[in-house]
Amino acid sequence: MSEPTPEQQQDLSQVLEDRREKLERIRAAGIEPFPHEFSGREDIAEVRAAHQGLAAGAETDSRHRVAGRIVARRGHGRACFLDLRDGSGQIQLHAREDVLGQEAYELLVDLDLGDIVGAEGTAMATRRGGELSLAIDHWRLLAKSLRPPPDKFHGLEDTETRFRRRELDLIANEESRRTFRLRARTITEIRRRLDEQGYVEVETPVLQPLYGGALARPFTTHHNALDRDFYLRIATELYLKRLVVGGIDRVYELGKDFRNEGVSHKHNPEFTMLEWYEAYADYEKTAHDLEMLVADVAERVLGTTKVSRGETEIDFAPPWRRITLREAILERAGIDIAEHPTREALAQAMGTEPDPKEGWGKLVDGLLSREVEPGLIQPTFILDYPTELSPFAKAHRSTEGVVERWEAFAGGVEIANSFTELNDPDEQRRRFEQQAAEVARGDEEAQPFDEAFVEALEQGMPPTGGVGLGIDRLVMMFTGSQSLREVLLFPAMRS
RNA sequence: GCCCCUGUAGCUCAGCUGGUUAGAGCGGCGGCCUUUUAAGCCGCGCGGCGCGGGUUCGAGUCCCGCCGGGGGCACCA
Repeated sequence: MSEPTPEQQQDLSQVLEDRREKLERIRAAGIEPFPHEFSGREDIAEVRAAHQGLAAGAETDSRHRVAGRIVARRGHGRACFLDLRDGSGQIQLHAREDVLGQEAYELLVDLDLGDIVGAEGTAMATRRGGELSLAIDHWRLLAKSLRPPPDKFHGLEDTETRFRRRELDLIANEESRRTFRLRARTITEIRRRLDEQGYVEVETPVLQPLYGGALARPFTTHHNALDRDFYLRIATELYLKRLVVGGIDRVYELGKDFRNEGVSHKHNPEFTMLEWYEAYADYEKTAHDLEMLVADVAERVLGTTKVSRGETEIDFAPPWRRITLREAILERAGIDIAEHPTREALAQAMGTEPDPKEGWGKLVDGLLSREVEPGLIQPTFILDYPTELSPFAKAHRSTEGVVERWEAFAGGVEIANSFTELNDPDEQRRRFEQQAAEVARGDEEAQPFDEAFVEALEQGMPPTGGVGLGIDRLVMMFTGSQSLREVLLFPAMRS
């Protein structure tokens, strides 16, 4: 959307003029349109719960005090109905001139959709529809709305407005309100579960002198007083493992990571990641823990482990399918990567020219993301990745050339990543050197050498299993959303 | 960065192969209506079609450029 011209500003103000005029009328009547508080109110959901099943036509003398936004109005001359909504729910108000008095009634009728009011009255159920309502005898303006709300029936559908002005989306669309409540409950349940299992929640630096823990390009920023560049973290991994070295045997962090890469239906430059580490565990234990965690949280939040997303239904009930990366690629692409152990051989098998920037591991990664990943609808663990793609994972205990690592997929999207953590400091040092070779090849996502991390490993880290779980993507699955933007309140947009 | 689609009143949309002062519903404004619920009835467009050029007697309607949005490619969790 381009900047409005002065003419458009003029037109816009015409639309808003009525509301401004009403504001002035209200002030002229000696009423403060933006008072400071409205105490003693109940959540609308509580009022509804208190009168569930009230018979049509019934009137009670049960008094309630509520507040919220007026979302609809139906006038009947000397009486009217208002739909009032707060954060917990919606209720109908019934207002009568003979009860409120002419002055208060006319001010009420003069309100606009979107205005925020407080009201008090008795519970009743309407004759015809039996709808629970409050027959109000007092009301008060709590905040004047100076801009018109979205269409009360069609809601707000324009994606640009929905994402840029999420408050309007939340006002207009129950679906969005549900999505973000579900997101919050998902995070709450995850945290509760980890806390109950004795995990310690920590906060490690977002601003890092050196980035690491994932293969991704970072955002760079500058600290003025120190006159040096910092990176926004791309992962919490290395700091969390240092805490395992420090003796926090079960540790987790839930927070934002930042990756300086493209935006898509499954990528946002900042996203919420959960990482947890458990000392003395390996990647088989973490796989079991993840499927139990996701299934348990789904059960608590959704009441089921089954979610429908588009045409498909995804069932998170454990155990999830487990297949090695080699078998998965063989199954989907008909190429046995073990038989093509060099980048030249593999590129030939794939029928492509090897990009000089891509090593063997990158080619394997390409096969995985293009040929395998889109087909992984039901929850699946892909096991045992090439070493060069996994600089922080321990070599497989029995298979040559791969590490003990899995990625979990659902709905054709990667939702989690885990390994038996590499705790041999000398091997870690060699892996960093291998990454340096990738950098020399032109790979901008390879790991920089982190001396402090290697020194921590030299201190001695127990055998450890670690997991990274993409919260946004998990919520995307739980809500059946096709795009990450549906589960991010304010997704990244251009400009 | 590339390709395709798209941008009309506050909101949701319609505008046929270019042709009289651009339409509908919701919302708004005025009037009627004391249990309605997408309340109803009567009256009033409150926008000049994302922006800038161009073609044409004449352009939301065609062409070019720019901006925003969506999808795909590439990249990635």
